[in-house]
This record gives sequence, C-alpha cells and structure tokens, in this order.
Amino acid sequence: MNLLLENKINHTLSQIFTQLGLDDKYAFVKVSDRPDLSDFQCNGALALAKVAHKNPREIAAMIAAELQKCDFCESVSVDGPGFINLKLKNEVIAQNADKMTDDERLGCGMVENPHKVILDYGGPNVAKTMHVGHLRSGVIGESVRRIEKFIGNDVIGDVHLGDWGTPMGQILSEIIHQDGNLDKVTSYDIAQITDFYKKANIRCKEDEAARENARIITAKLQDGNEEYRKAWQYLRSESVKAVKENYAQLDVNFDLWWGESDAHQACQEIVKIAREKGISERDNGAEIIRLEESNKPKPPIIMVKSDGAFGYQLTDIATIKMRVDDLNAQEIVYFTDSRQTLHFEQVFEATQKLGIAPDVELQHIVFGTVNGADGKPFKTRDGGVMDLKTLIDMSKEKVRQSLPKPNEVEGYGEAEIEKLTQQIAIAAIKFQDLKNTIASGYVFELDDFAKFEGKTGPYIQYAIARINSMLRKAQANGATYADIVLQAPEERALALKLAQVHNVVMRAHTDKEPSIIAEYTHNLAQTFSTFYNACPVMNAETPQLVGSRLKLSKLTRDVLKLMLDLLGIEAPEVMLKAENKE
RNA sequence: GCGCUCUUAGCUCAGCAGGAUAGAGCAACAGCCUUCUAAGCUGUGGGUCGGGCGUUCGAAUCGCCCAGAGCGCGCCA
Repeated sequence: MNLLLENKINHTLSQIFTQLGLDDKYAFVKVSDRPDLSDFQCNGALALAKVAHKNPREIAAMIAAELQKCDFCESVSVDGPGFINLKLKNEVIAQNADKMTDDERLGCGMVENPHKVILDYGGPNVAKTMHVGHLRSGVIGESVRRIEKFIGNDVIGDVHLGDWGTPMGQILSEIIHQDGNLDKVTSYDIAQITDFYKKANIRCKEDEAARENARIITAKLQDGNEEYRKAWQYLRSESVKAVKENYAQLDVNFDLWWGESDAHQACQEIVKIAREKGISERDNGAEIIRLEESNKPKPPIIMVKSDGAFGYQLTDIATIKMRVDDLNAQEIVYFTDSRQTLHFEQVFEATQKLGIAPDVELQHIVFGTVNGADGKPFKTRDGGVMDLKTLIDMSKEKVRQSLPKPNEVEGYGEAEIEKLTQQIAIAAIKFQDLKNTIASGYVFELDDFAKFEGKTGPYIQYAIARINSMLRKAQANGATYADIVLQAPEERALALKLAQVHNVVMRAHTDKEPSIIAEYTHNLAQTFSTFYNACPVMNAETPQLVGSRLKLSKLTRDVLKLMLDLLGIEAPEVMLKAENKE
C-alpha cells in the first residue's frame, strides 16, 4: 500500500537522518503549529542539537538541504531556533486525496502484528439501575472496541457483570426480610428488584445484624445453596435484560456477557496455585497474598475472607486466568474510573506473582468521574443519581422538537422520524462524552447533552447530511467525479486535513483514546464547512472543478462517517428541520 | 497520617517524550440566507497557564516547596 503523506515524509526524513549519521528517532514531522509558514514541521534538529551540543540551526540546515531534493516539497525552510518547515506541493496533496478515494480503508493502515485483546468495560451490577456514571465506561469501551477491530486486532468486549459479591446476599436477605421467604422472587420486575436493592443497601448500612445476615447468605450462595442460586439466577437474568435494553439504546455492544460469578471455579484454582507457590498465608482467619511493602506499600489481596467468601480481587485475578487460558488473551484492558486504581495495581501485581498470565499486557485505563457542578460525582437536584434512561429521553425530546412532525415531510412517517430522533440524540450524548480525554473527569452539564451546535455530534452529522444532499443533487444533474485539483486555499486545507486520518486513528489506538478521533472529526467537519461556504461545488466554473470538488466532498463524507462509526455513532442520511425552527 | 490525581479565557475542556504568536466549543459583541440544508460561515474582545523557587539558550510542559480541590488506603464491590 502506498504510504500516505505524513508517513511518506517521515520515511524520507528517516533516510536522511540515517544518511547524515543522525539518530532517526527524531526523524518525524508533526502538523505545523504555524500554518502560515508550513504544512508540517520537524523539531528533530533542536532535540539532536541538545544531546550533541551543537548549533541546532546548522543541523536543521543540513537536513533541510537534503529534504530540498525530494519531490514532494514546495518549499523547505529553517526558521526560528531550528525548526524545519515544509510546505507540500498542491499536486502531491491532491494525488494523496485521490488515492484515499480509491482505497476502501480511506488510507488507514492496520497494525503489523495483530493480537488478541480483551476489553473489560461497562461493568453494570445486578439489581442496580444504570445511571450516568455508567455512561463513560460503556461508551468509551465501545469506541475502543471498534477502533481495535478496525486496525486489525482480534478484539473481544466483555461486560463483566457485577453479579457475585455481597450485594447479592444483601438483596436476597432483604427479600427474605420482607416476604419471609424467596417464593415470590420470580414475580418481581426490574423496578421492584432495584427497589429491594436500594432498601437492602440502606438497611445494611444501619444495621449490623442485617449486614451479618447478608454476609452469611452471600457465602451460602457462593457455596452452591440451591434455593439461593435459583433466586439469584432469576435476579441476574432480569437485570441483564434491563442492562441490554439500556446498552442497545446507546449502541454499546459486547461479545461476551461474562460475570464475576463465572470466575468462581477459577477462584478456587487460584487459591490452590497460591498455596502451591507458597505465596499465600493465613491472617486473622482470612487467606491473603502479601504484596510489595517496601517501596510503595500496598494492602494485601484478601483471597478468601474469614467467612469463607471470595474477595473481589480474587475474582478479577481468576478472570484474568480464564481470559488467558480460554480466550488466549494477549492484552487485557480495563476501563474504570480512578477510584479503582489501587485495586488494579494489586490485581496486576498478584497476577505476576502467581505467574498465571506471562507475556500478557495488563492495562488499566483510568477515567475521571462524571461530576456535577460541585466537582463531586454527579447527583440530580434531589440528591439521587440520574438514570441513563432519563438522560436519553431528555435528549430525544429535545431532538424531537427540532424535527418536523411525522408525515410533514414526504417519506418521513412515524418510524423514520423516530429513527432520526434516536440517531441524533444518541450522537449528542455519546459525542459529549467522547470528546473529553479519558483521564480527566468532566463536569456533567445536563444542557450540554441536548446541545446540537458547536463541538457536538449533531454538528458532524449535519456536515455529513449536507454532503449527502449535495451528492444526490449532483447525481440528478448527471455530474461526474474528476481528479482532484487544489486551487482555493479552503480546498487545499480540506485535502490536507483529510490526509491526517491514518495517523489520527493510529494515535487513538495506541493511546486507547477516542477523544483524539472526536477532536479530529469535529475539526474535519469544521474545515469542510469553511470549504463549503467558500467554494461552490455544483456551480463551480468548470465541469472539471465541479467533479474535483464533488470528489473531495464525497471523500470528506466517507471519512467523517468512518470516524463517527469508530466512535460508535451513526450518521443519518438527512437532517430535517422543523418548520418553526429559526 | 500515608499515597495517587488535578488546578490553563466568564464556563467546559485541549495543549505537556521543553521550543516559534498558549488553542477549541459555549457564552458576549459585529456581520453573512434571491446559489449546493443558517444544527452553518466570517470577524472582534477575553489568559500573571493556582502561587513561589529552581534546571535550561528556551518552561503551561521537567524538579522542589506552598495553597486549594478530588480520590484511595486488608475482609464493600
């Protein structure tokens, strides 16, 4: 496959560096910080000068002189303390865009050595309502799953349901507390189940005896008590149903619906391995694994609690073993908020001590919590958490107001309008989340999720819809595509922006950072809008120019759609507007 | 008490393997619909990059100190 612009430059640069006897690790360009001076810049001379104690401008001049000879540069200059600025020939950028059009991957490469990666995201719990706090993990995980798949990795998304801890005992004990037994369990719907859970939670917080009782039931459940198992099974399946509905709305998908309970068997194996390796010990009735205590002391892993139940770290360790043994995982990535940092440090260290996942890369991607205006994890005005469904409904209602009523527009009845509403509302919600870098928490502004202007999902969908409309008209007029030529600065800027797509996707992949794609997508849509405003397409001066701009627009549309797809966002064919909308 | 993370424009956030004039969206203000969807475009104003010291030719970016905020610290998950 032909190298795309930026890679082609890097490749050439690398050859030049080697030829000059310079360390080629600095042989790369980045998109210029000074678009007035250049398309790309290389800061390598500055870094090299530092280690070699030489004049950066001299080194830069040497490199620039060689670069001068290559066939793709319009101009090469050394500026400031030693920046190498290069401007590309218009034809080179144009040809690059043409090549992208011919490629079904739009110029995006794949990884050289694909491997098997398990993504652990979502993590909803049985009997707990899904709220806005669950949004991030699911939405980010889904996007990373798509990115990994696209670049060629064999990826499995696992929801890793929270279905096995003390909360299970709590809810069972609460039902028994209220009903006297578990006979009526199978008649309860999800609303009642979550209600039981809430009450169980409150009672266990206040009442020592209730806590103790829940603990006993948990242990019995895990031990295989048939009555408890049956009731639990039902609660689990009802919860999964509700969770699936929520995720379906958001278009968040999983390949596996494993839960903590599935690791039960493997937990016992881990305990055995730990004993054989002599790394476990008894402590106050519990069985533990001690961890590093000198440099950065960590509390030990409590494998088996003094009441006989397995600790939750053990469940995660056992799950790693299963993923390695049964799924041949080579990389496992967890997506949780920052509160679990220590937990995963413990789990990873213990996994290493146990030797159950040699050569497997374990990674914990930490994201900040979704916060309210007070900087604390988001709560609604009445102090509760807002559930996911409410959020989605609010966004949908806002979208509905901006759309025509069913059958106001020909071909758009109830079903079509509903689908449009769904697509736009979900785009607004997901993009609002994905545009933030993973690591930082963000403040949840309810209004932002129903905003469609500026850096939002609908803004990008709108750009796509306009191009679609243009392409439809072009087809009706019998216009055809032609080789891309770049005359106006706006079309040059657009073609140059398009050339970045491969690197953007690769960066999003290595950093596991969908926001890089979100940022780029918005930027590309913006660049297109500027072009669209400045350069008439259908009414361009010559048929050749019409064809060129048409092709450039179509390429933009395809890249935007691909990017949205990698974010897990759909692009509707059209964006309709309500009559009364200004 | 110990540890981790954060503090950039009025608001929400980028930028951080040191580098040229610190960016975007929102909000504010001024323009642009008899030509391809105005959910759009163009322009203006707005910043002691929490504070201080240091390393460096050069610091939002690296180090130390201080202040403020959040989170976590063996039987909850």
